[in-house]
Parts: sequence; structure tokens; C-alpha cells
Amino acid sequence: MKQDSIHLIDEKHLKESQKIFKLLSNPTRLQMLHLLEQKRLNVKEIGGILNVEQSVVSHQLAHLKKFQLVSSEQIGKARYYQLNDPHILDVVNETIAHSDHVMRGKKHGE
Amino acid sequence: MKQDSIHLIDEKHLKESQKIFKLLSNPTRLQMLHLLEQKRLNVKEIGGILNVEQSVVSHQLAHLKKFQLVSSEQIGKARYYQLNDPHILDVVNETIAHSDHVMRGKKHGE
DNA sequence: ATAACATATGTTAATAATAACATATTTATA
DNA sequence: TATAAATATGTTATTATTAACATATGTTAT
Repeated sequence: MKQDSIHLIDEKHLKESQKIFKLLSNPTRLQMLHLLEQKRLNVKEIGGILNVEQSVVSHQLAHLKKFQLVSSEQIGKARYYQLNDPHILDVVNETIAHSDHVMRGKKHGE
Repeated sequence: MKQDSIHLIDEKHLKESQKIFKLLSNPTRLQMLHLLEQKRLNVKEIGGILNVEQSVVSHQLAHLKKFQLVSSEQIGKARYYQLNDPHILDVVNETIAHSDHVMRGKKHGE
């Protein structure tokens, strides 16, 4: 009997992981998560730091919120955002560290 | 002097991380990496296991190769692929584990 | 209640990712 | 060397992402 028993990622985990990676594959969102790792910030502050338009910031935050990576709280006129899921930062930080390794290890261009 | 010294991800790391996350945000590519983690496989085998067309497999493998996540070797008529970068699997596996956590923690739909 | 500030949401145009199909290369064997 | 098998590459239509702009909603102070 020849059984190699190769394992596949099941549909649910696959889709969920895909969503997470999609969320992290955008530079603005990555920076936002990185910022919020350090400090709770409101929309205007984030836009100022990243030099990104207000509506873009709000849209991307909504996106992150939809997938529960951030939560928010209204304080006065401003709405402050914070990380809702510190664990995801492990993935981010590990990947940044990895990217560092990849960058250093590059033979030529690309 | 008011200095909050908020740190930003620098351009290089940001772009590199973005590339990696983009690569991982596709279900076919994720499955491929997961397969290759277990066993070196050729194009036909991968297509068979994942039930994906030959040209799609080749295109996606080329994509992964371009970013040095896999390497390949010709053996007879077949070309076998293998992981070139086991470290990236840590990111993948951590994210899958995380997605598991997220899925369990979900209150209602979405 | 109205004005001003902050944020959210709707819509659209530009761009990128994907799968599908066709064709070209490469390798082994008759 | 001709053929078949395996893989790669080119091209295109479909769909998804993104940023930009316009408008709406919510919050505070006057």
C-alpha cells in the first residue's frame, strides 16, 4: 500500500490566512499596525505621520477593523485606534525580520 | 522639547515585507508552500494534488521562484520544486495558527 | 440650532492579480 | 531526428485593490 499522506491546508484556515496576508500586504496598513503597536492614535494623527489622505486612512482602518485587527474609541471629536490583536504583530515583526534577512542575502538586483 | 519618537518601517523593509505578504496572500501559493514543506514535488504532482491547471501551477511557481521562496531541479522530464526558504514557513505556520485562533474567537458571522 | 472640526462612507477611475487558453521550450525516447 | 511528455512563457479577459474625490454623519462649542 502506497500512502504518502500529504497534508493540505483546509479551506477554512486557508481562507482565513489568505485574508490576514491580504490585510498585511498593503504598505499603508502595515505602517498603521506598526504605529498602533507603539501608541494609540487617532485618524488625523495617523494621516499626518504617514502623510496619507484622511479618507484613505479611514478606509484602511475600517478594513483593519472589519477583520478585528484594531478597535477604536471616540474621545472628544477624535476617534482613537488601537491594536486589537497583538498576536498578529508577531507575524508582522517576524516577516520584517525575515525581509531583512532576504534583503541582505540578495546576490544581485531584483 | 516634545519628542514622541514614533518609529516608522523604512521603505526597504516595507516593500520587501509587502512582497512577501502578497506572495502569501494567494491560496494556491500557500498550499504549494505547505506541500513543499512536506515533500519535494514536480509540477504535475502539485497540479494533481491541488487540482489546478498546469499553466497556473507553473506561473505561480515562477512567481515563488522569482522571490526565492522555492528552487527547482530538473530530474528526467520533470522539474522538481523545493522550499528554498524554510524560515518563511514559520510566518505561514504562525499565521495559520493565528487564523485558527481568530476563527474560534469569532462571535457571530463574517 | 448652527458652525466647525473630525471621521466615515459612497462612488469612480486607474491599476494590479488571477485564471484560462494558446503556444513555445526542453527533455527523453523511439 | 521525429515524436511525445513535461514544463514554461505569452496573451488576454475577468475580477479585485487602491487612491481620490465628493458627500454624509457625528461631535463639540458657540
